[in-house]
Amino acid sequence: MSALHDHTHCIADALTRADALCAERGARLTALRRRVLELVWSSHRPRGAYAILEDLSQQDGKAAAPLTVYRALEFLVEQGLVHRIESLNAYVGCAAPGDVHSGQFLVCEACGDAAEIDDPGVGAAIDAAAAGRGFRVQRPTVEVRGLCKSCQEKPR
Amino acid sequence: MSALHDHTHCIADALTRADALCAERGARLTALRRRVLELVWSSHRPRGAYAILEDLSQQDGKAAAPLTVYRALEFLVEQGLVHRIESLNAYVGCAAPGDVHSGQFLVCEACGDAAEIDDPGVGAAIDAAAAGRGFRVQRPTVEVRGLCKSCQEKPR
DNA sequence: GACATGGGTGTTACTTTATAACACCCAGTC
DNA sequence: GACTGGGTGTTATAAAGTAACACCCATGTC
Repeated sequence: MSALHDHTHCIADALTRADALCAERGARLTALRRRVLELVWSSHRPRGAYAILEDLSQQDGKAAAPLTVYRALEFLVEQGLVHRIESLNAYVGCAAPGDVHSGQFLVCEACGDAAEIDDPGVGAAIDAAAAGRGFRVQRPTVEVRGLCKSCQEKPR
Repeated sequence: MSALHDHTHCIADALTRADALCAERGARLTALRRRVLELVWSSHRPRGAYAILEDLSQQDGKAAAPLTVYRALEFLVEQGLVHRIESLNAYVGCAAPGDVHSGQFLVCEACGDAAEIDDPGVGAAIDAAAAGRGFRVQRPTVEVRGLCKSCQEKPR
């Protein structure tokens, strides 16, 4: 994800889509959950639960407990609004909530951005590899570490 | 991994290959590191660092500190003798040390076994997807949750 | 309007996973 | 024998995640 983009638009867009999706499903996107979603979306970098907790405490003035954040994150993950990046113990906003997710990420070691992709080739290759071994896929996780385009181009 | 196989052979084989590889590379597979490797290989299920720590304490009688185990694991991972399963915060013996690793795992939700695969199709698909986005791959992580063949066949 | 219900939140305490800082030991080398 | 560097031990601490239980509040029902 380029550093040069109107990120306020990303946030607003994510919240709007979340509102619509939850309304459609009858899921309760409460004030707290919405706020946590907003904080997750504060960048395209995966954020840890405790970082979000700190934001909540500092920006909103209320000292929340870890569980508060974890419960909100659990809801958001269930609704497909947020993904958990296993290799970072962190959470990032979903780029395409509502669509089918396979959860593939390109995580840049330099800038920390996690770009979500949904590459049909990767999904198909995993399905084929699993099928060949009689394995029934439930939840594939693909997290590729490396360097994003803009970080490669930057002089270090 | 079928529950029915001669696992003592797996362990012995893993240790033999580790000895050979480390000798070849001039890496020091000390008694402690070798013991930790053996404990990682005690099954095909990924084991947490603290589980290994407990084994060390209970089976060997010496109360080791967490760092002792983490340092040994770090070495073993660097040498490619052990893989870390990110989504489980756990470690599992590498099925093919010495060969190129892409780190792909089929993790069974029922029995907990993590079968390492090195599917060229999956690797190629990831490379292609990354290349198409200008992303330079350093370390791909693929961890597929699901049900292994033998657990599907078992009546639950 | 009173009441029951259930999901969401708050609070406290705790567990699990991982690392930092520093001292010591031992093998190999000059 | 002294030097050197990697490996290990020790203590303390940080980071990530969960359990148990009480309370609150919106909703539906009578």
